[in-house]
Formats: sequence, C-alpha cells, structure tokens
Amino acid sequence: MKTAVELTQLFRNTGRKVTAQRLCVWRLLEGNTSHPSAEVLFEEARRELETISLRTVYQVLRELEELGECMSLDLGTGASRFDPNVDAAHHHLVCTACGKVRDLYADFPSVEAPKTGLDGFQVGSAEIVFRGTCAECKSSTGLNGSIRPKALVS
Amino acid sequence: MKTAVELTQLFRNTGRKVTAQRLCVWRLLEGNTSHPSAEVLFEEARRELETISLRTVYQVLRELEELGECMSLDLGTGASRFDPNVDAAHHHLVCTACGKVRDLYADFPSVEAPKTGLDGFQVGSAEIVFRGTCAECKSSTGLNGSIRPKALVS
DNA sequence: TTAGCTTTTAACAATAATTGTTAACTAATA
DNA sequence: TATTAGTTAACAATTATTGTTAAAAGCTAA
Ligand SMILES: [Mn+2]
Ligand SMILES: [Mn+2]
Ligand SMILES: [Zn+2]
Ligand SMILES: [Zn+2]
Repeated sequence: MKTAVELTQLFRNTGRKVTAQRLCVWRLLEGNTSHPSAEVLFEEARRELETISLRTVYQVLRELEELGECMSLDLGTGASRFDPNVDAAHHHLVCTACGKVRDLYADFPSVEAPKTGLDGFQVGSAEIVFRGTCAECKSSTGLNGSIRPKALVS
Repeated sequence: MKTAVELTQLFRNTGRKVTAQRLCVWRLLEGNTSHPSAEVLFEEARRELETISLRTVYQVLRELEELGECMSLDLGTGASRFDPNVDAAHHHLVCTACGKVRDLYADFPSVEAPKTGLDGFQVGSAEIVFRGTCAECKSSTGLNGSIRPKALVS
C-alpha cells in the first residue's frame, strides 16, 4: 500500500479530499501486518476519531481495494480481513482457534500452475493458507474465542 | 466421504434414520467433484424430491461435516462450497469469472510448514487455492456471471 | 476567505448465507 | 404398529456488507 503521504498526493490530484477519516484508516493500515477486519479497524479508528462511522470505514477500505492499495482476504474467519501488503507475494497462517492471521514469507518455488492436467484453466495466482494453532493459543487454557462468529459455531 | 450405503449402516447403527432426504443429498454428493453450494444441491435434490426444503439440505450437510464425511470450503465465491472428498489431499482451482471450483491433484512437496520463522505457530494443514479463468470462461464472450453475488459486486 | 463540491453521519433498509424456532405432520425402524 | 426421529413451512434472527437519503460538516482551489 502507498503511504498515507503518497495517498494524500494521489487523492488531491484526482479531485478527492483528504479527510480525517481517510487519513485515520490509512495510517492504521500503514505497515499493519495484523490483517484486521473492518470492525476491528473501526474500533481502533474510534479511539482517535470518536465520531467515525463503521459505514465510512467500509467505504475507505473498498476505495483502497479499488485502487489496488489493499486487498481483502476471505479466510473463513467470518469477516473479510484487510491486507495492505499488496506488493510482496506472501502467504498466510490462520489460527483456527482465535482467528489470528500472520504473514508467511517463505518461498514455495514448486507452487506454480502445473502445466498439465489443467484442461485449459488459466492460472493467475496461487495462495497458500496454512491452518493451525498460534503460539498463544497453544499455551493457553482454551479460554480464547473461536474462529467462527457465535451464530456459526457448531 | 463414505458411500450412501455405508452411511446407511452408520446411521441405522447410531439411532438415526435413513430418510429419503438424507439419501438424496448423500447420493448427490457421492463422487461429486463440482463443489456445489447448498443452494445448488437443493435445486438438484428438488428434481428428485420435489418437497425437500433448503433447510433440510443445510441440516444434512452440516451433519455430514460434523461426521467428518464432508467439508465446507470458503473460497470467496459467496456461499460455502461442499466437498465430499475428504480423504485424498488435493488443492483447488477457482475461476474468478464464473466461480467454478475444480480439484487439482498435483503434489507440492515443498509446501510444508517451514521449520523456521513460525514463532511457535503449529501448522496443521496447508491448502493451495489457484485463482484464474476456466476454459469455458476464457473462450466465452464475457456473458457469464460474476464470482461474487449480486449485492457484493463493485 | 470563501464558495463549491466532496464526504461524513445518522438512521434505516436491504441483501445474502446461514441457522434458530415452533408446531404440525410424516415416515423410518424396531 | 407404536415410538421416535425427521421434515416442512413459515418465520425470525444473525452477521457482514452495501444501498439510500438528507442534512451537516469540512476540504480545497481560487
Ligand atoms: Mn498478509
Ligand atoms: Mn475438492
Ligand atoms: Zn490463536
Ligand atoms: Zn469460469
């Protein structure tokens, strides 16, 4: 993702305004490796900007996504997770106990579209999702939350 | 997934009943490699069993999931996709144009939890999702549907 | 500094996927 | 055939997300 400073240029140059809300969300995402959900970003943003609305957070996120500055990940944790790291190819570790998402920068050279057996399917990208248990959840007593939202827990 | 015949044994032995609805869904899943959604299974089931309800389809699917006979995949296509192939490790090709999901049985030996850089994260499984365009969508005029449900299209 | 135009907010509504609930009914199995 | 499990219909509810509207606020270029 571009820095908040760079985005400021970009927005001004394209007739969009650099509002406190946009700046706030941009800054919260800058260098953020926690893959926050919109809801989490909203809570964090509210600490700085008490009147910001969840609606606006969603708007700013989608706007960044459309600009290619951010991507939303569907990792089966209930809500979309937002990742400002769109430049470096990487993979993800998802804790099935608490839903935490971590980056993994290992190189998997063999993970390429196989040339055969694709029957004409043209592969554009490959993502690897590792599921397991994070260090905290491993050492905890199992009191942490589930990866699934309440209504979806079996 | 166990066969409908095997499931019949299992269900009878555990005090559950083998109903026409369960049998119907089981048979629709047996050997099914299309990764159907609950809705699609419902439509197919209705051809055989006109009175079956979507509610029941969901129930039967969840039941199979709890038994470990089926898994639900969250691939960013809107609805969960159900995969009766829980025994053979495999990966998936997802068409970003039409949402089709295909199996990929290539072996990726290098895709293992790296020993280092995990900071105590204990990896249980690794899934690779290849995204791209299926043969039909490549040769089509772009009249096909989007992978995202209407309300989520940007 | 100001006018104009973009954003934000609030306050709802709506959508989509999925599950919960209830009661009446149906059907599988011992 | 009696018992018990399962199904259905008909809704309600939930979660995540987007749509809508009008009023208010606030950037920014000039
Ligand atoms: Mn990431
Ligand atoms: Mn599969
Ligand atoms: Zn965890
Ligand atoms: Zn396709």
